[in-house]
Amino acid sequence: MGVVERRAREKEALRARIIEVTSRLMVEGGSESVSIRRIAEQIEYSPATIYLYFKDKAELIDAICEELFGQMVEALANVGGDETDPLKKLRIGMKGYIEFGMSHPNHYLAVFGAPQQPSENSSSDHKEAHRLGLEAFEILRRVIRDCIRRRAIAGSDVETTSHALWMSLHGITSLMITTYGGPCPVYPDMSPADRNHLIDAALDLLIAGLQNCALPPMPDGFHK
Amino acid sequence: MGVVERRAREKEALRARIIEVTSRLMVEGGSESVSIRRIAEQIEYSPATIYLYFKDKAELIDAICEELFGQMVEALANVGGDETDPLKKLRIGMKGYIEFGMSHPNHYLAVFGAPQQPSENSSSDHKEAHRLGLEAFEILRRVIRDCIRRRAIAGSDVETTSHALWMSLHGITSLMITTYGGPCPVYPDMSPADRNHLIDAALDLLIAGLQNCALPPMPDGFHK
Amino acid sequence: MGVVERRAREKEALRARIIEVTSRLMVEGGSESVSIRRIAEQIEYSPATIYLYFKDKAELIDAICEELFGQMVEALANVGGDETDPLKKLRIGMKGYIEFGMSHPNHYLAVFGAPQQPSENSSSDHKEAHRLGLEAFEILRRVIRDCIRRRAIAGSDVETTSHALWMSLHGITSLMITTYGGPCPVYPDMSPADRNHLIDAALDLLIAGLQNCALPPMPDGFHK
Amino acid sequence: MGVVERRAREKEALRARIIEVTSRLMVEGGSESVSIRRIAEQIEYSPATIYLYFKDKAELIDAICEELFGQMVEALANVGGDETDPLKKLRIGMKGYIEFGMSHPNHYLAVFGAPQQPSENSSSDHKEAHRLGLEAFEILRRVIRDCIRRRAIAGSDVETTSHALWMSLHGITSLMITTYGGPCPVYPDMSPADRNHLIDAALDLLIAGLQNCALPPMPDGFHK
DNA sequence: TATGAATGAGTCTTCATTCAT
DNA sequence: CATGAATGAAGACTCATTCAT
Repeated sequence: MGVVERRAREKEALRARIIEVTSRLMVEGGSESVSIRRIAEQIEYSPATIYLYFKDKAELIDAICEELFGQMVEALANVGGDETDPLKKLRIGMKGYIEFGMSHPNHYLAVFGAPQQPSENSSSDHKEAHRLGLEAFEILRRVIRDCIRRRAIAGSDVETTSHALWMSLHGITSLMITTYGGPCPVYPDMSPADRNHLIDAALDLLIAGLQNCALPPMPDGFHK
Repeated sequence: MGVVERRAREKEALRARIIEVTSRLMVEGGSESVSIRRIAEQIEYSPATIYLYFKDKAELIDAICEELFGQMVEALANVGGDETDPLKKLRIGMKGYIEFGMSHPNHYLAVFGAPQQPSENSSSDHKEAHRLGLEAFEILRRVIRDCIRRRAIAGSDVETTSHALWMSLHGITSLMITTYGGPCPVYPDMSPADRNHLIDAALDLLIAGLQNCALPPMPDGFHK
Repeated sequence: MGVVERRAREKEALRARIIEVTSRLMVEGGSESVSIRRIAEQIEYSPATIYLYFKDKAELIDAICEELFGQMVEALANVGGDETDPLKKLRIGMKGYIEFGMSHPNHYLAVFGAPQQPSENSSSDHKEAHRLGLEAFEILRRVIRDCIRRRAIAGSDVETTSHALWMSLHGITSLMITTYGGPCPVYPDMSPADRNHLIDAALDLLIAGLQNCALPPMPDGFHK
Repeated sequence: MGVVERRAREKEALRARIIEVTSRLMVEGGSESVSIRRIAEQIEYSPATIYLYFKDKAELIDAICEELFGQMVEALANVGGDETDPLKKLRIGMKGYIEFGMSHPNHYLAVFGAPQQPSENSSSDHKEAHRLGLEAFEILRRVIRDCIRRRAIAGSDVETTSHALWMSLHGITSLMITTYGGPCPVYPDMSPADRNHLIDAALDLLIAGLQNCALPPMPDGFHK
C-alpha cells in the first residue's frame, strides 16, 4: 500500500515541477521560449516523459492557466479580510489584482491578453480553468455587492459595475506589464515609484467615479 | 508615365496587404502564429517576396505599429471638433479611441497586447513609429489640458491624468476585443448592445471620477 | 545486456557514416556543397537526426578533423618500426604520409585544403582535434630529431626542418589527389605508375636536400 | 562610329569591374561570400545586369581563373629577367610563385585547392583558362631546361623535375594560405617573419636537392 | 542596356510528437 | 515509469536565376 501511495505522491510532485518550470520559463522569456525540450532539460527528464503527464503542449498550458486562476482566487479571496470599510476593502482588492498580474506577467498576458481560442480541445481540464475564472470574478462581484448594500458607492447594479471596474483594472495591469514595465517607446525609463504613483492615481480615479456615479443596469436580455 | 505610377501603386498595395495580413495573423493566432511562410500563403506570394518589402520580420512588425499610430492620429485628431464643452469633447475622444481599437482589433492588439520588444533594430523606421505614438498620446494630453484650463475636471496635473485615463481606456478596448467581442468563456454571447452599454457605463465611471477626484502630480524626477 | 551494446554500436556506426558522407561531399563538391540536407539524403535519415549526433554544422566539421588526425596518428606512429637507418625510416614515413592522404582523399582535403575557420565554437571537442593534430606532427618531429642526432642529415634544427618538409609533403599529397589523381586539365590521364614515379622522384629530391642543406633555426621569438 | 566604340569600351569596363569586385570578395571573405547579390551591390548595378555579361555564376568564376592564370603568367614570365645565374633565376621564380599565390589566396585555392570538376560547362572560356594554365607551367619548364642545359642542377629530365618541384611549391603556397596564414590549430600566431623564414628554408632545401639529386625520367608511355 | 519584381530551391536549425524498448 | 532515437513540419532567411518592361 505504502508503495502505491509513495508512487502517487512522486507522480504528483513531478507534475507540479513541470508546471512550475513551465511557468517560470513563461515568465522569464515570454511564451515563445516555452518548449517541451527546454522544460525537459530543466526538470532533468526526457521530453517524452512530459507526455506521460500531459497529453499535449496545449494541455500543459491549460494547466498553467488553471493554476493561475487558482492562485489568483487564493490571493484575492481573503485580501483585506480584516478591513471593515467596504470601499477600502474594494480598493485593497483592486490593488491586489493589479499586483498579482504584475508579478505573473506572462501568465497574465497568456490568459487575458489574447482573444479566446475556440478550444478544439474537448478535455475537461479546460472547463476547470473556466470554473476558476468565474470564481475569481465572483470575488469582485461579492465585494461590489457589499459596497452597494452598505451604500459605499453611488450605483446599485452589481453586474455593470463589476464589469466596468474589471475593464479598467485589466487596462492598468496589462499596460503596467507591456508598456510601463519595460523599455517602452513612450517612457523608456519609468521607475517603480512612478509606476506605483500611476496605479494609485488610477485607483483614486475609479473609486471617486464609483462614489459619484450610479451606473445603469445591464440591458434586458443579458444573462450572466 | 502611367506605367511607373501604376507600378508604384501596385507595390504600395502589396505592402499594405502584407501589413494587413500580418496583423490579422498576429491577433487570430497569437503572435506565435505569425510566420513569414504563413503570411506568404495568405497574400499568395512566395516567402521571398516579403523580403522585397521588409528587411526582416522585425521591420515588418515595426511597420504595423507605424500604421496603427498613423491611422489613430488621423482618426482622433479632429474628433469632436465642433464640440465646445471640453468634458463632452473628452468623452467623445475616449469613445473614439475605444471604437478605433475595436475596428482595428488586429493592429490594436498587435501593438498594445504584447510586451515591447527590446528592438535591437537600430533602423530609423522605429523612430517614426515612436514619433507617431507620442503624437497620438499628445492628442489625449491636449484635451485633458483643455479640461483643466476650463476647470471641467477636478484635478490639475495633465500627466498623471492622461496616463490614468489611458490605462482604463486601454482596458476597455482590449477586453472588448479579446473577451467581450468573441466567443469568450465567461460571456460567450454578449450582444453588441450589451457591449455598448458596458462601454458607456465605464466611460460614465471615468468621467465622474475625473470630475470628483484631483489626481496628484507625477513624482519628482519623472520626465516625459 | 546485448541490447545496450548493439544500440551503442549502431549509434557509433551512424555517427561514422555521417562523418564519412560529409567528408566525401566536402571534397566532391567543394565545401560549399556540404549541407545538412544533403548529408541527410545520403545517409537516408532526416535532417533533424543529424542534430542528435552533432550539436551543429561546426561540430560536425570538427569531428572530421578529429577523425582524420586520429587515423593519421595511428597509421604513422609505427611506420618503419623495424628500420634502423634513420634516413630510410624518414623516407618510409614520408611515403606513408602521402599514401595515407591519397587513401583518405576526402578527409585529407577537408582538413588541409581549406582555410582554417576562426572557430567561434568554444566546445572542448575542438581541443581534441588540436591535440591530435599536434600529436601527428610530433611524429614527424621525432623522426627528424633522430636523423639529426645520428647525423643522417645536414641540418640541426628540428623545427624548421619539420615544417619545410611537411609543406612539401602536403604539396605532393594534395596535388596527387586534386590534379594528378583524376581527370585533370593538365594531365587527364596520368597512370598510377606515373604518379608513383613522381612521388618517388619528389621524395628523392627532398632527401637529397636534407642531406646537403643545413636549414637555419627559426627566428627568435618563435614558440612552438 | 564613336558612339559604338564608346559603348564597347564602357561594356568592357563594366565587365572588368565585375571581375575585379568578384575577386576582391573572394579574397576578403572566402569563396562562400561571393554572391551575385553582393557583387551587384558593390558595382552599384542590379543583379540582373550581371547576367548580361556572364551567362552564369560558373562562367564568372571561370573568368576569374582565367584572369588569375593570366596575371600569373604575366607575373612570372619576366621574373629574374636580369639574372644570369640560372639557379638564382629559378629560385627567384619559385619565390615569385609562392608570393603570387599568397597574395591571391582565394583565387589560388579556388583553382588549385579543389579537385578538378568534370566541367559540364562546354563554353570555350574554360579552354582558355586551360591554355593559360599550361602556359604558366611552361615557364617553369623553361627555367628548369635552362638549368639543365647549363648544368646548374644535377638531373637532366625536365618533366620529372618540373613536376616534383611544382608539387613542393604548391605545398608551400597552399599551407602558407590555409594554415600558417591565419589562426591555425598548430601555430596560432606565426608571424610574417616566421613565415618568410620557413619559405626560404623550404626553398633552400629544394635547391640543395636539385643540385645533388639526378631525378630519373618519366616512365615510358608518359606523354605531356 | 538595364532593372524591379518575383520565385523555387535551398540554407541551418528547432519544434512537438511518436514509438519501440 | 521512463527514454533514446527518430522525424515531418516549420522557423527565418539567402540564393541564383528569370522575365516583362
